[in-house]
Amino acid sequence: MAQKPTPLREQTRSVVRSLLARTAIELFAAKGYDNTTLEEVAAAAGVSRRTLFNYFRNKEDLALSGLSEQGEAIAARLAERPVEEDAWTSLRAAFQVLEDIDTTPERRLEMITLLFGNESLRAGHAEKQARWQDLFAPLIEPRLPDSDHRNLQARAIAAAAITCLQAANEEWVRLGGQVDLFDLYDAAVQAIRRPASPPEKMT
Amino acid sequence: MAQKPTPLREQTRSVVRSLLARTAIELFAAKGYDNTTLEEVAAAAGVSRRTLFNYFRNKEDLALSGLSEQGEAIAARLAERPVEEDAWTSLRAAFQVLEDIDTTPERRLEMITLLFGNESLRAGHAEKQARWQDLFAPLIEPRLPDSDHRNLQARAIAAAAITCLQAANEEWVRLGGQVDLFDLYDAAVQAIRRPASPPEKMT
DNA sequence: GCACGGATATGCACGCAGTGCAAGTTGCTA
DNA sequence: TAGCAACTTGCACTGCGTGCATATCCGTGC
Repeated sequence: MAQKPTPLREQTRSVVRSLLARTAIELFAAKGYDNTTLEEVAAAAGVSRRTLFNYFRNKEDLALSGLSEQGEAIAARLAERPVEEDAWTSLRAAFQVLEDIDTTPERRLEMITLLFGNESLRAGHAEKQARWQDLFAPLIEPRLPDSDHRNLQARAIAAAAITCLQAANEEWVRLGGQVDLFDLYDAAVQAIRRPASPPEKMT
Repeated sequence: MAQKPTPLREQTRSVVRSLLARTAIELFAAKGYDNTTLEEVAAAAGVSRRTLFNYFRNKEDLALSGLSEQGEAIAARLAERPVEEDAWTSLRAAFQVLEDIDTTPERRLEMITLLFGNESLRAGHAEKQARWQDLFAPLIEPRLPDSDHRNLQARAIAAAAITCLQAANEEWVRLGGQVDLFDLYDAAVQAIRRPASPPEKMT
């Protein structure tokens, strides 16, 4: 059909893709990221090493592919919020899509543990989340009052919110996942938005 | 000799180190990060490839070593600020150490261009700057009023400030370096700290 | 049913990053 | 002058990532 060039192939592809990612993550979690070769991942998934590169750009992507999808999901939710709504409110609401997406808490914990255990993974993670602001900023900008550098402002707000999410996440892990993530998120947001402690301004 | 284990050797080492970094960065800027092999860098600096690894952990470090030093310099300045001072004020003041450190604006621009041109460098950059919060947070925490999650709050503030610096930096590059960086920084901070906006405000 | 085009899987060879090891080399110290 | 300790370098090896060539599979048009 003209409308659906190859719906079946595409479907297969995405199934295989997530299968590969899952096998990889399990192996990484079990043996450690650095101690796991792509050869092993390929073998465990029943494909050739070369084929992995047909689905993922590199080893890192194999571990972090989920992040891009999360970003898109959040952006989609953000786009649904009314424009009159305050940016921070919209962002918080959008972030909550994570609770729908993320599988079990244990899998989430496994993923984060994996992430924090390796420097280049942490870096890739930081970058991918930082790039979320490219998705969010255009959706936030219309919510801001006219002024100079409105674009910069939108990006700053997006970035700051993401940063709060990250901080909350780190703390959440540190506490072993026993607390509600969004309680921590709220605490973080409040901390940065609370007016300066009483005294004066500077020059 | 007890007091100064080997002051001369140490001195030499740091000189060589910065020489290597400089040669590398120039080559990276000229030919592109990915198109430059460590072999070439080593040759240009007159050492062996193996020796590079005596000074830097990996190729990325060769390009980003400056960032760690910046972080430490900022932290040092931050530690000097009075504890009664508002955290945001202290942070802004500490950031200004960058103006003393950073060499010429053109070199700064070269560096940033290099940075934005390569994904893994961007990632490394993001991670290294994100880790600044580990340095800053302990210095910020004493400035906060007692409450729950004070540690989280300190990290959130540090991270948010860093984020504003990054956003300002990106905008600064986008504008070709024609504006004062800290004007942009202030705009970013103001944007995230401004109380939620009722949709329409006065001008 | 059959041949074709496009997408996919796989193998092979190669370049390059990064590491361990072992053998020189240099400069400081006793 | 002997010797130690840090530094340099070469060599070999693992593993990631890529280009290329081949084989296979699927859907389409004849």
